[in-house]
Amino acid sequence: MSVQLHRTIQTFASSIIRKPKCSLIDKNKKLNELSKLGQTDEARKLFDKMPERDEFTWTTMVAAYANRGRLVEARQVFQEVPTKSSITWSSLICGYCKHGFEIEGFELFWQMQSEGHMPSQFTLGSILRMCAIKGLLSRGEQIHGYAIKTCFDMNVFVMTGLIDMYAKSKRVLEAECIFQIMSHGKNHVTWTAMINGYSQNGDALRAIQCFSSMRAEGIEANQYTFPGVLSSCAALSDIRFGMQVHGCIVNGGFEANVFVQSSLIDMYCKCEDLHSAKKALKQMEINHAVSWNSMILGYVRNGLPVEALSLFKKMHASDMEVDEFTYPSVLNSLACMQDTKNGICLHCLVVKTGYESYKLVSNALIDMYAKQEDLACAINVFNSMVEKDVISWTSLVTGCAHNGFYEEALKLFYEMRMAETKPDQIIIASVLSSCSELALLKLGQQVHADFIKSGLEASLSVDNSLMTMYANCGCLEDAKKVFNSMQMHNVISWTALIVAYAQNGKGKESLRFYDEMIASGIEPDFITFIGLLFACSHTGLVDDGKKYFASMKKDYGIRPSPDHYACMIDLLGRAGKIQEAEKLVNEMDIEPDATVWKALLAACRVHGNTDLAEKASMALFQLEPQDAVPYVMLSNIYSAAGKWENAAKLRRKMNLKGLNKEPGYSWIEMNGVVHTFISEERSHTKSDEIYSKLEDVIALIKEAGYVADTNFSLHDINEEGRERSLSYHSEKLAISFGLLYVPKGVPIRIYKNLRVCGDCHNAMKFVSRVFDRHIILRDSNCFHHFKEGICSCGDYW
DNA sequence: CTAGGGTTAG
Repeated sequence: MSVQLHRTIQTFASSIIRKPKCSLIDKNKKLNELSKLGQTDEARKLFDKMPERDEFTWTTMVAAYANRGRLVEARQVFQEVPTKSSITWSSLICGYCKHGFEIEGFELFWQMQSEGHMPSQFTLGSILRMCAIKGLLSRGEQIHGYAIKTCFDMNVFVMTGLIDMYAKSKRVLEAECIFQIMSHGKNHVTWTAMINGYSQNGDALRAIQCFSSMRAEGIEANQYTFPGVLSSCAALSDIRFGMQVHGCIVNGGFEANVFVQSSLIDMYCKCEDLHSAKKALKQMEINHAVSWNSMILGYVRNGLPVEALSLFKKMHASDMEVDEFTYPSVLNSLACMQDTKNGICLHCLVVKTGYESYKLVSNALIDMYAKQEDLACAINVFNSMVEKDVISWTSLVTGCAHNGFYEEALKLFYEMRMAETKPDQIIIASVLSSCSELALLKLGQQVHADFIKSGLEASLSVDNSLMTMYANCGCLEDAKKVFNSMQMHNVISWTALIVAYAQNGKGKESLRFYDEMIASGIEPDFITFIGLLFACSHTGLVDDGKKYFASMKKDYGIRPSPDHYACMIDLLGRAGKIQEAEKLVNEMDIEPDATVWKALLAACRVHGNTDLAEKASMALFQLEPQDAVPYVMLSNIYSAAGKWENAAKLRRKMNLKGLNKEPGYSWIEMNGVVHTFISEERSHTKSDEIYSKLEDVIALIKEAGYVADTNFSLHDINEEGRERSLSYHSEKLAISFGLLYVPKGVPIRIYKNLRVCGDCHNAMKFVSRVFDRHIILRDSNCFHHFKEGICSCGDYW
């Protein structure tokens, strides 16, 4: 038979055998196409017109409705299906699962079995996917059990679904277990599920290792694999691996995928390579909001708010789609720039475009206004929110604290707890630092307890703030306990410990901790050195101080700031090396600021150097003309030197300028009530009792050898009057109250807003011995632990 | 009827 003839017969044969069937196949094909395109109503029209329908026709129509979420219609068609198969059931179930209808999905799953149809890998796959997305762990476990019973536990589809379900439910170990059981037969989707499982559960290193193994086994990655790998590179700041992945992406031809592109941009931004990120953004053919969002956020995070704003302007001008992720980054950049004008403009735009109702956006608005110190606006946005979350509260709480309204911050936290919003680590850390600022030990302990009860995981920032809170309340032991309980310490933890010991009069321990810190491989930062210099200064370790001061620049490249200089001047001043302190000020390679001059002035006070004091004061009068402190200090130095006339003249000048000294006051917290005392004041309800107790106290300590030091009296009056005013200092009123009302054996905790006066300091030492009490006095500079006539500060403060 | 994905505020 010739070839020609053979072909003719074949064509003829197929024309008679297949022709009628072909039209059904073609129509089914068309129906499926319309369904995939989402043209469900067109599909229905075609379906209705079809004179002949087979199983595929019916199933496609059910799926067309089910996939678009039109489940009522899907079920109607389903019920009309003449002969249902496992596939028909799966199509319907898949629709319910895709749209999150958990109850209906499971009902149909059991129903199909009772009607004699075996679920397939597709049925289980759909249900597992729903469990994964909705985090239905126990439902997923049920399916896992079912899969084992029905021998589906060797099926790649089902196993992959299980891995994804466990990983999305934060059960990485279970996911890993299934992954390892599947020694062979893992496909690229299985690998991708595992990689993303690691990456989404914060195990970036394993994600990357898994990706490497995948490639080693010769499995090709695709557009679904790369984003997870790239975000892991970003989390580890591993730009070298990231660039290799970029190479794979180019090789595989996946560059054009928007998901891949945006994760590339994000990776480069997080690795601080803005140049490469920008290049990736430029190469995009279609501009996609997510990629632009990543780039804008990258600019903000890398401290380039101006670039972030200009990118947003471009985005806005080009009619690009802007979403709820765009605004927070831009608002954040305006917060960084303190750009209040554009802040308001952007707020207007948010309102105009209807994005105010997005929590993400409103929270960013609160944060921006708070950072721009416009608490009223922040509160306005907060109050306008229908549904607040913990971040809304945190933004406001931190905003208050940032503006120095610590009490308001604490009240807000209380309100939040009353509203039964669960706290998280960040708000706890923020609230603890407000407790710390106000030295509210009881409240701080309650927040600590609240945190433990919450069952939240420990976090570095919470532990670090707990340490600071306890240290700031004079509870050194508790601060150390927290430190010891921590699994990891960063430079902030160590610095907190160093500062805690330094301000509580244990500077030598601070220096020991510094050595331990270095030994553990953690590098100090500029705050660590402030702690160290503070420790040296309060312990009188001049040589060590000089050594650290030199080391910070030499060994760690940290340029001393005015604060470091101030510590050094303080250190030299206390040690009586006034000339050296003056020399250091003159040698500074930066302009000395007010803190530096104040340190010098304080040094002059201790050593009665009026000439240098005048010089320092002059500088301060220039730098901070509205500050009363230098006037008071200089006047005190004059008084101490017996130069009453100069002192009086200065006081008059101060009054003429309308400057008022911050009044000194002391307080004691008892049973949640703060008892405040002001020198010579009698507003306390137990005032009579307190003053009469004070008479007894003075008499008793005098017997033990206390002599009033009238140098600390500021009044230009006779000796007896000066002594009298001295005995009514706020610290002394507070200690009398403490002796009356704080039970024996419990430390008396006194707080003072200014530095403790020298005479009061001396008196406290006697009180601690005569009355056998532990007195903890926190002044504006450090803690004084008085015990058995000795103070922990070693009389340096 | 076919599993898997990026940006996420303090």
